[in-house]
Amino acid sequence: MRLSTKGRYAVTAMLDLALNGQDGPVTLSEISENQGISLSYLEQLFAALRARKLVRGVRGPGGGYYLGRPADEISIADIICAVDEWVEFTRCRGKEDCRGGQRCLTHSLWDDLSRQIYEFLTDITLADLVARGKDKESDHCHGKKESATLKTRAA
Amino acid sequence: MRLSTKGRYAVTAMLDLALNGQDGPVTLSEISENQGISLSYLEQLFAALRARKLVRGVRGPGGGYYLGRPADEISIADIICAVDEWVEFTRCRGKEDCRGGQRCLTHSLWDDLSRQIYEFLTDITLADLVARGKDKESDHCHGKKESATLKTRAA
DNA sequence: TCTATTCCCGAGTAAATTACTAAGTAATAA
DNA sequence: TTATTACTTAGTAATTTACTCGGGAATAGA
Repeated sequence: MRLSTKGRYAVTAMLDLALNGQDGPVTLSEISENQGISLSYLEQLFAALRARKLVRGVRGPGGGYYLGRPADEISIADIICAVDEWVEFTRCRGKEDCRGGQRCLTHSLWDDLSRQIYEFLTDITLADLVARGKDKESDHCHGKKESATLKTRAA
Repeated sequence: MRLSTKGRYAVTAMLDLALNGQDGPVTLSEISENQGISLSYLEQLFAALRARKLVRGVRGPGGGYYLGRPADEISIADIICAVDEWVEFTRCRGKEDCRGGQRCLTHSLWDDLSRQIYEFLTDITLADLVARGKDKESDHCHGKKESATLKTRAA
């Protein structure tokens, strides 16, 4: 797993899309202005998102982007993996250099942990975040930032 | 939150330390050889880890590194934050540019998510991973990689 | 058909980060 | 005293980040 500022931009942009894409497509210019991300960089990010079918573009005037599928079917992990390119951490699975040494054990522990993080982020969808946003719409960013925790883990 | 390959190196190295540091300190040379990380890079990483008191160095022959505190008091988040430098994602909390626009709402949603990830990684300690390693010590990396999931979340 | 708007595409790039080499100094066990 | 280890600083090639620039392709509306 990999979680960089690039992934942050992508998640933020997708969140913007989920929030504003209810009636008609959202243009990259709008997202650029809303989120303070350069247009060209957004184009790069959306090229990757489009390749994974996470968004769908509509050309021409009045065009823009839609989510590629319902917000409750797009996980944070989907978004991050689309732009950040899931790096294969260790390639020593069952290789010969694991005998004796701690190396392979450590690596496989890392793999386990990495998978855990991935699964954690798979359980959180854009719809979850949007729902959470609905709650705090009233306090306009100034209220106490306290409420219930995100209900993200499948019980 | 930020999770890069640098953080991966740090976690891997700390894991190595937790596994091998039972009897006497572990040298960076050993970790370097075990994990395939260059010595100088380890020195950089351990400088950061030492600054956060996550490790304690002992100089001279027979020296090396100890964990700075018990393995069950060192979380993955501790390690990653030490080397990766928790970046303050958005600095628009309660600023004026949040009125009207979606911007601040999106940012605060990202903040919530980021905090969730952080808390998730705070719940996983080195001791958890070591315990997991004990389980699979017998199959030497060749057995089926299946068993119980990490017990990471406080019930 | 023309034009404005939008997505789409690729090349180039400054700045930062990554992962490393090199070349030391400081403490300490033998 | 010497070998071993931690510690420190400087430099650097490769990569990534986030961006600019300059186009092209589709399409709604005039």
